[in-house]
Amino acid sequence: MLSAALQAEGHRRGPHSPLITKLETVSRLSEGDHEALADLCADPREMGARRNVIREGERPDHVHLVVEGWAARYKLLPDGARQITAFLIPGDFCDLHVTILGEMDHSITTLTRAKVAYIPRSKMDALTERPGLAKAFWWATLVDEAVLRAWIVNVGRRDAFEAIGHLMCELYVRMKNIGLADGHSFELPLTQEELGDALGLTPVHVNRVLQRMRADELISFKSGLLTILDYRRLERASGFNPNYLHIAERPRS
Amino acid sequence: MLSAALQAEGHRRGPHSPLITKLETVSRLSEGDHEALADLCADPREMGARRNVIREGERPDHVHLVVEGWAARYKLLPDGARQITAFLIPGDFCDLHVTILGEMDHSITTLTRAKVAYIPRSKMDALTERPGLAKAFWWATLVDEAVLRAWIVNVGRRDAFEAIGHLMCELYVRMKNIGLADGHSFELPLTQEELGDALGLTPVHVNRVLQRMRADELISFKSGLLTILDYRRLERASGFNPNYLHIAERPRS
DNA sequence: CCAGAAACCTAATCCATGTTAGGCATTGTG
DNA sequence: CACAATGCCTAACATGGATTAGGTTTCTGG
Repeated sequence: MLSAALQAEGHRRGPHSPLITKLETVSRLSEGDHEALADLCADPREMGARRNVIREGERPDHVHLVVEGWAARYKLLPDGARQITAFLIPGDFCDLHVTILGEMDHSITTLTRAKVAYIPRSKMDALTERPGLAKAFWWATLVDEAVLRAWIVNVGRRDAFEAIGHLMCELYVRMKNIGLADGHSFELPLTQEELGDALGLTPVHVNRVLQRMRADELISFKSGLLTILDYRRLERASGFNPNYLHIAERPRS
Repeated sequence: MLSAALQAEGHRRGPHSPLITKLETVSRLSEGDHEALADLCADPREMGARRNVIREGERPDHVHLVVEGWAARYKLLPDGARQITAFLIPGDFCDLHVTILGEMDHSITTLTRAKVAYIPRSKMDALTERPGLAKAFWWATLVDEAVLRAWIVNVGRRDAFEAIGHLMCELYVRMKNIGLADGHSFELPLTQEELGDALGLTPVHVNRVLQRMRADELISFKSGLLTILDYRRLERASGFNPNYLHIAERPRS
């Protein structure tokens, strides 16, 4: 039997990196665009788990791109509480165009061991000269924004069960889209505390809800591997509608 | 004594429309840029309060811009609950570059009587040809994103008192920035229900918190006019840091 | 200027989630 | 191989905010 990683490889839409696969959901890119993007991911920096990629208040002169592994955006409150505002998976830019804003207003940390590309501003500017990529970057930014809005709904108006289910559905669709889901399983390297920090819950309560989801036979979640046992039911139970991810093709279930 | 509106006029940074005033916080714009922007706001559509500007699922071929009055982005849940994800004040685009995404994944409604400009896509494309405006639009989009992140923190990790205080501070700074605050007063035409829908609270609880804020002599809030009686204290009590709005000059207090 | 609607305010009760305080299992490491 | 660290799990109890159900005040349109 093939390893999970190799199986996932076999399910990819194309032979490309997550970044290219993702950006091609907008519109077909040219050969030159492909080369330019592949070049970006060429020499990433390897980082350990839970390392700062960049911190609030810094003024980076380069852009970060997650090539492999998971990272998270977060803000710290005066009392030390943490709110995660985004999970970054391969192909996600950490801070596209921060240079326009100047100073980071939040921090980014790796969650797992990861490969992160450091892209100088000049290179980004060159990429943006290409109309296909300029449009693709706009698309990626607008989708990030849409994800933030869905996140607000999750935290503001859904109860813990729905919110966790909704987040799982979203991450499943995103992972599937870049070829990193195998059937209804994918690597979800999040602790219960990290899930809580994302959804404004305590780890204790996250645990309660996960137990219930297991008892309901909705999911199996063990040592970083999530399997959604009944995707339709989870989708319904959490009010998930993937339209905000703006991926044309919905994943089959 | 001058009317509130006229006084506010006197406090403006420049003689310009909110949109121009706002975009000039990034970088100085050219004469031509000014004219192009002024042209945008020239012939807005007048709308009543609580009218849909655009609804989830629609595929607009033009962009909307709030010229006067307030609007809000929101999503409805299956059970009818509403989550507001943004307040739009004069100078805010409702859906910059939706045309890239195709379909709206949320709805927008006016909150007050309002003037909304309808800008055809072709006109937007022409504007984006101007490097100064292209950069300004990127800036506006990135700030919108930063506001969404702050909103998540508000809903996820702050209690009701802090969250309401934080929102008031943010709206104050934004209104001040476009010349629509008079001292520490500004028009905040939101019902307690709308505040609740923004922060994931019930109107009952919003009311309790407002009463407490009044008792603490932090604010006065009556018939749509909010006065922050002690800005520093409100800022501290709610953990507000305006850095995420990326406005160079902090408002004096 | 009147009537109905909308918004505001309040009180009593309830519950989803937080808090505290552990014990247990797994994993990485010298 | 052991032991420290981390993450997982559970239980008892506490609470912020929801729910329900009004009454009151303030708009608004005719």
